Amino acid sequence: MIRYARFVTPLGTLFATAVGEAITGLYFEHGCHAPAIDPSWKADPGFAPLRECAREIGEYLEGVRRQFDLPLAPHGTEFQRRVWIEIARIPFGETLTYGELAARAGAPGAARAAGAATGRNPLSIIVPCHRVVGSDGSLTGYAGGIERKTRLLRLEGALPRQAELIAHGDGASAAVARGAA
Amino acid sequence: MIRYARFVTPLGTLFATAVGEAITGLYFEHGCHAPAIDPSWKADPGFAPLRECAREIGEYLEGVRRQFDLPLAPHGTEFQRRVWIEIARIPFGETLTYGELAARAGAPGAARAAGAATGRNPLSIIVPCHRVVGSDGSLTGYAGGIERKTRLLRLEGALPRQAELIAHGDGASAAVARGAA
DNA sequence: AATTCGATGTCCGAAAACGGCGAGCGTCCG
DNA sequence: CGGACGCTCGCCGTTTTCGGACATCGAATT
Repeated sequence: MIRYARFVTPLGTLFATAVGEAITGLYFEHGCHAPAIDPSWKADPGFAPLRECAREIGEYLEGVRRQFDLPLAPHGTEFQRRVWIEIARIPFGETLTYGELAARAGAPGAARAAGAATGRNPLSIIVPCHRVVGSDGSLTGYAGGIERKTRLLRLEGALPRQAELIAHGDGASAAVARGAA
Repeated sequence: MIRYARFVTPLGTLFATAVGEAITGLYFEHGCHAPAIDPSWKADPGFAPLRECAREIGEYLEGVRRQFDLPLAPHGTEFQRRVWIEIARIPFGETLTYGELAARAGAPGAARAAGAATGRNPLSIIVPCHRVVGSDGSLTGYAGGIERKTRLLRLEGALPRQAELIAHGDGASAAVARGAA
């Protein structure tokens, strides 16, 4: 049986799913690969793991928390899980390229596949896929929209100042990001 | 959680699976579409529904029982379930053609599809798919092997004498069966 | 009388398409 | 000359699509 809870944040509405005691998903509502909330799921905002999840996310967005302590059980292929594990190892405030991520996951050369796997990450924010960027520093994509990726990286102080200012400009952000690196 | 039990019969080894209180499968071991016994299943021969199932099958094979009284929960597509339900309605000792079966299941003309669905019947013997035969009376196929189909029909007195004798001959059985009908 | 053909639902394997990439060139401009 | 762009092409796991094969049968052709 799947339980879920929705909660509103400065970044938009999120919802988390749980199976047993573990969190299986955390999505931006209407996000790119986010599933629709299914009628067979049970809304249970009071369920301890879901409440704890909401609390930690809240603290993170307030800048008070830098890592999470939650029981997780994401569902995916073997390769995807390896990629997600490596993403989870990226420290707060740092970034990694898709190519390097692929190599760490044991598949050097599979940068593109790593990108696809990153996009399917079911645990937004908790598994910090926003810390993965292109080899030239560009923010290629994000399930919740590039703008949210920008804001999360800014929150972590991982964006050079100029990139912040121009991020939503005419596409010059990549160049600026590299220039400032 | 899936429980199962194996039991030996004059027809060979069978195994049954149960989810909750209901029987979900009854297979000839190593049969055609039979799943392999999975390590995650729990052997539980003492579990009441499984024991009851073994008992009724035993009685049936001894010729003492003509129908079953078990809680069933087979898993399949909508079409498959409709087909299985119609199969279950065929009385002891009678047979039905694939074409007529398809019509009864609400899909006239889908004789071939009905055959495929029959082959996927997870509840051997209980859902008496051995009572389904070709339009010319031939015993086309059976998950547990044609020979077992023959023996089940013989047990039910549904086979003409000659067919019995020649059933395993050179392929002339179909003609004989028709001739005797 | 023997053969061909079409209709039908499901499963399975193969093949193609599809991405949150990245490196290599060629071009174009200071 | 040197650097910034833009384009193309190879890379690779996953997803989707597609084509057969089946526990058939009746009608229409040879």
